[in-house]
Amino acid sequence: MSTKMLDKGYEPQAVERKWYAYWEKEGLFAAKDQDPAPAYSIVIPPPNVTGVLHMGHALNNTLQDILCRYRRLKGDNVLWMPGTDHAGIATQNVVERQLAAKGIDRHQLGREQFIEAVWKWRAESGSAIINQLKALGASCDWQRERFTMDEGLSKAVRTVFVKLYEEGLIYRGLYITNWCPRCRTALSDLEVEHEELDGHLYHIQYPFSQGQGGVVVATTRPETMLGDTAVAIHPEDERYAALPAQSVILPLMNREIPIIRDPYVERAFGTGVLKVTPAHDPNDFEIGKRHNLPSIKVINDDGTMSDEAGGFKGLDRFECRKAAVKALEEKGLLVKIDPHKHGVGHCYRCKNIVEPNLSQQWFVKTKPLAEPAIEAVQSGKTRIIPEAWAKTYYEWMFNIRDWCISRQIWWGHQIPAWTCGACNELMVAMEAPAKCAKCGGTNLTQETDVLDTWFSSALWPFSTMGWPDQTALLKTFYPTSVLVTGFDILFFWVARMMMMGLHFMGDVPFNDVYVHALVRDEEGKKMSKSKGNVIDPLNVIDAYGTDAFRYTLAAFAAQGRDIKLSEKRVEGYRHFINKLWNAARFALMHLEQGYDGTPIDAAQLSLPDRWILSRLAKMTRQVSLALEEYKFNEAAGAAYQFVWHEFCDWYVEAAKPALYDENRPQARDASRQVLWTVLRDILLVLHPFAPFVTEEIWDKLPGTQGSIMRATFPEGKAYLADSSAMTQAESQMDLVMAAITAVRTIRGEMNISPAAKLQVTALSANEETRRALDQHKEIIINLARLESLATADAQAQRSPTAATAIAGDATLLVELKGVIDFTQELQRLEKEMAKLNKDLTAINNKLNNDSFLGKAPADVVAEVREKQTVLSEKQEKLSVTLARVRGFAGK
RNA sequence: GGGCGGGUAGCUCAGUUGGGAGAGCAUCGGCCUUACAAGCCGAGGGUCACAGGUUCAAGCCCUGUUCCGCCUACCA
Repeated sequence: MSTKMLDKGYEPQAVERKWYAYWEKEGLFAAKDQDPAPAYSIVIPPPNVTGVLHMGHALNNTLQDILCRYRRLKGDNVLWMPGTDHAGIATQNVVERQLAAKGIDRHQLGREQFIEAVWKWRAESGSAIINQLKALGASCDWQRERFTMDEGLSKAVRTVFVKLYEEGLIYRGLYITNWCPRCRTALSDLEVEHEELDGHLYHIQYPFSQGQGGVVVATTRPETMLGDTAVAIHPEDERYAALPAQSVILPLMNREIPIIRDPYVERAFGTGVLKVTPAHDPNDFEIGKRHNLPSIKVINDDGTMSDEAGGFKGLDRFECRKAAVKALEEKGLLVKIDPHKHGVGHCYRCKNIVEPNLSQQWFVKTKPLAEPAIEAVQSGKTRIIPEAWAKTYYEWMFNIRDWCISRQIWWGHQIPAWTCGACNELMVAMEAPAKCAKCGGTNLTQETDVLDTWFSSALWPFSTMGWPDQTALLKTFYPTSVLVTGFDILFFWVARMMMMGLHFMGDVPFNDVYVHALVRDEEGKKMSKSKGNVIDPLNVIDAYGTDAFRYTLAAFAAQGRDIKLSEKRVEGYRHFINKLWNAARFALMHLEQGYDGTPIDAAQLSLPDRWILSRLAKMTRQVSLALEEYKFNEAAGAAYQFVWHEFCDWYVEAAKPALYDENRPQARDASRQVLWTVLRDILLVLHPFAPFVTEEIWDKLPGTQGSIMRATFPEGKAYLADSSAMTQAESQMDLVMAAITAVRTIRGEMNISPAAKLQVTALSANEETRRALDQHKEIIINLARLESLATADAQAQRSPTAATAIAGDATLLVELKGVIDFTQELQRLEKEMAKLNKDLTAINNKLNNDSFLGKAPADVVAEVREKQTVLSEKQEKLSVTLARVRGFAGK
């Protein structure tokens, strides 16, 4: 592969398009149905087919992509199963709105044509989000893309429904459910969002049917009184022990309704008298059942008042509230109105206020399914990470309630149940029965309701792999390795997948569940369209490049904390990507003449060579370890630190002389080898985070073949002979770097021009230190910009005009003849001495403490003693210097 | 009402067998040093929310207080 110079700055757009197309064309995302390599699988949380990519998706899919790309580099057979969700209510709403714009109501079209319209819409714009995932770099196996309404998945849905019905785990009945009058469908408990609102508590007088007076009830929803069929009082409420009548006259309706006694009533609330509306309140419904009360439905499914609402018929429910209050006031029956805060349920799709409503619905009996799902997490068969979320999972699972799965909409899986027109027999089956199983009648009508979208999503981990057929894919990839998801759908989706997976596959759907944070705006608020604080990931990608964006997300994806995102942060990581680019640009300048990746010749390695190889091995291990624990921020941080602050800031600078030196070809070649090796490993380590720029550089790097996606993640093995060589390289380089930094600090603090070449003498009693400094003096001279570096015994004569710094166990004398300002130098040294004294005092206090010496573990004590030795030596050196400088400064 | 999470530098946040308070950004000072000014070199900045406790030793463990966020719930 030929080498080309890189452009001066990294330009992401063209690079990203080019490589994504290449990867897809080469089939680099494809999983193998069967393979000897270890299997690794993730099913994507299917985005709504109506959706557009938001920050939540971006984070979620970036993390999955990091894992998948990492596992591929590790040699696994990786399946990342993509697809979308038909999002029943949301999609129906979208298409309904489109029709409404043309003045068409879906009922005019009829069910079949409406569904056709939805499919048409899906074909035209439903795949937008898939392309956006591609822009993010997602390496899904697109050939296997699934949709919850596909034939195969629909078959899985029917199979599950029929089986659960036959097992008695699905039932139908008349119940109070959460009803959205706008969407005109029932919702499950989870689909209701509670919001605390300022409402009113209306106190209304219900006159006794006989005698004087009446009881006062308190309600937040006066319009429901039209459907009252009783008032209830606690059986032991002494205030109402003796009443003149056993019934009251319901105001506005003039209906006689009984006074009943039920312990559900809270005596302390309101007046202690509860109006009972079995058709419009879940608790009242239960009370009604206990007391055989009739249910009168006064609110229609569209939110208007029904025929049963007397004079209020046809009014909207909220207009009715006002009208009823007014009517009560006129009759003198409105006692008072108190302000009252209470939680009000809203539809999670359209945000309208939900109305508890009586209707015929289908339910899943969840308790028997939940038990194994709880056990699987308790036993560790499925790990929830971070662990704190397991609590939330248990909390919900222990208190789980039956799941209302029927929806009164058209777009979705129509419930496979048929009713006989002749004998009313209910039949549940995979396909429409030809005739009634009971009476043989042929006039069968299918249930018009469809299933909750989450019912089909609950099957996602196995339905996407071909279930109910026993496919090779299932065999290879189920259970999946990990599910990556946000906690907002822990109940909606994760818990239900657990239940269904265990029930139908006999095994958990995933070994790990990694629960990541929510992305918020920079003030920590949830991003929402209504607040106008959304940052569009596609705009960010346009402005900063995909790699920078992904790196930002990974770097901030700390477990258990939300991500506050601002473009400023992304900008920072764009700088990092650009830094990498320029480092590669530098490296390629030195490697361009057909460098072939000759193995490293250990004998020729310089100190920086050995040091960076040692650091590289450690960093690589650190990244692997962090990724395997889903600590994305640690992985991203370790790589960032290494690339920028070790490789670029120190290694490249230290290696320059050798790289440019024509006269020492062996040393030059050794550094080239190291440069090549480190850069190659950096690209591999960074590839999961920043796939595009790494592929682009990889392509230009001599000695690589094919896509970086086919390469192997570095093992983190040492390139050096043994660990003692690594330790030695690191400690020597630490000394060298400390010396350089010390001189630079003096330069900065004494305002010495960077151009001025300085003479430095290093004093040390330690022969090894002197030898190390001598041996590597060129690095120090070069990076600290010295004229010369001499070493001497600690007793040597000291220049009176030198500034002093401590590096390791050496004292550096920086000659500042004619430049030095002793007052300034004195201030600098005193400041350092103060710092030192503070540290040393703390340590001495410890060592003077008998209980510390007696009770602390030996290694901790030894460590502190060691530190004391180092610090007091330093203090000694500094005080010698200080005394001299005081003399010169005349103080 | 119940539960969970958080409060660490100006900002955003890391920080687990309890033993040296850290990063990025921002700020200040100095640099066009032949990969990079989207850069380089250096510096300043902290009562780890508050109060107690356990411990030789607490940002970390325990108790209480307070503030913020989220989830959840059938007091109408």
